[in-house]
Amino acid sequence: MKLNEGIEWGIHCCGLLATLPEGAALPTTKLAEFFDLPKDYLAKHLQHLSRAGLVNSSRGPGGGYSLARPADKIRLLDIVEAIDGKGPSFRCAEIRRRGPSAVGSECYQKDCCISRAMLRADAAWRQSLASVTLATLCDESKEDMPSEQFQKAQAWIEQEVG
Amino acid sequence: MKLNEGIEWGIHCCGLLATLPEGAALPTTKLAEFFDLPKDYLAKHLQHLSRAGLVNSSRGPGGGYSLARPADKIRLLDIVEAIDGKGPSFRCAEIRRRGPSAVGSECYQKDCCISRAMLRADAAWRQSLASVTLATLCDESKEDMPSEQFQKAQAWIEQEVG
DNA sequence: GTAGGGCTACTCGGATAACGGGTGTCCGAGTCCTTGCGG
DNA sequence: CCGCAAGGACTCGGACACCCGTTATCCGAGTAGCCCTAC
Repeated sequence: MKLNEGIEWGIHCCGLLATLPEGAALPTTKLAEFFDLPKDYLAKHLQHLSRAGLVNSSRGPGGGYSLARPADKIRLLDIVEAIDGKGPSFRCAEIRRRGPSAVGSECYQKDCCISRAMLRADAAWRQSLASVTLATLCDESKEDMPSEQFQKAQAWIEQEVG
Repeated sequence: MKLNEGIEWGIHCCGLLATLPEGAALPTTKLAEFFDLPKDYLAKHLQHLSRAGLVNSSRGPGGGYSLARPADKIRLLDIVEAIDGKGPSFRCAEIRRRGPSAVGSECYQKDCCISRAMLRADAAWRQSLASVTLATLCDESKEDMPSEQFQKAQAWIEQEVG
């Protein structure tokens, strides 16, 4: 049960894209530079976000990534699922159907209760992630962030986009 | 975000141990046989349960594993954490402190808001798992299980333990 | 001077290697029971 | 007949290989803007 680190990268990148002026885009190179991340590997994750429809991509000079919809319409869950996949964390192998006490599979009406419990937990996790939007995150971030960093970031964006 | 399959094995094994008569134990060999699992690899997970103090182990002939405390005092979370480790699923790499907009680390008072959101989700997951006890699980299991299987399982236990 | 075409630079996207942790297996450590021997 | 000790069988526990998925990297596909040329 370990989330891959690309998730953190993806969320941060979305957060940065959310602060961009309307119509502007940021290429992988710049995003990687801003967070000091390996460009090529970051590209892979951005690709996932693009395929999931969370960001738009445009090629060629001046191209890059931009949010596909307003930040308050993007849930944290969307980003996590885009990068990590939508499959549930627990996959029941139905081992109760094996071994000496097993009976014909037509006898098993319901999912095994263990599976159900694990899936409930999984749902709670997703529910929690779904309740947070990218917009919320950005607002919180502004409050938490040292003001000096906020200014530096703003200046950087200004320079890159403007 | 994928749980290793040993978790399912561990839970099922605990469930089986819970149905044993007081004082009885079941060795790895028998547990593996009951669920048709690779004995040696299962042993590894049982070892984790043992180290976590969820089950008692006794060596020698007639030895094996038994629950260390009543089934209603064992939470699903305990089993999951014993096998999967206690570390949170999300580990913040603090990438906000890197790149051109970073400022001195003494400026960062609070955890980054992304980390907090992920950790909240993680807590919700654990909360859900903590609300289920092994005893609850066993009761549910009895209801769900085909009656024929229940009888077969009882007979098997009778034979092995008795 | 202007319009059109080609070219270059820049960007994304998928295909391809390298590493690490989960997966699977083995052998040694420890314990209990059995059995044989001596009193 | 009873008690003790040695041996064997059984079990757990940790140490050792293997393999798939995450991590990391590369190169081709596509696009926009620019420049050069021709009219």
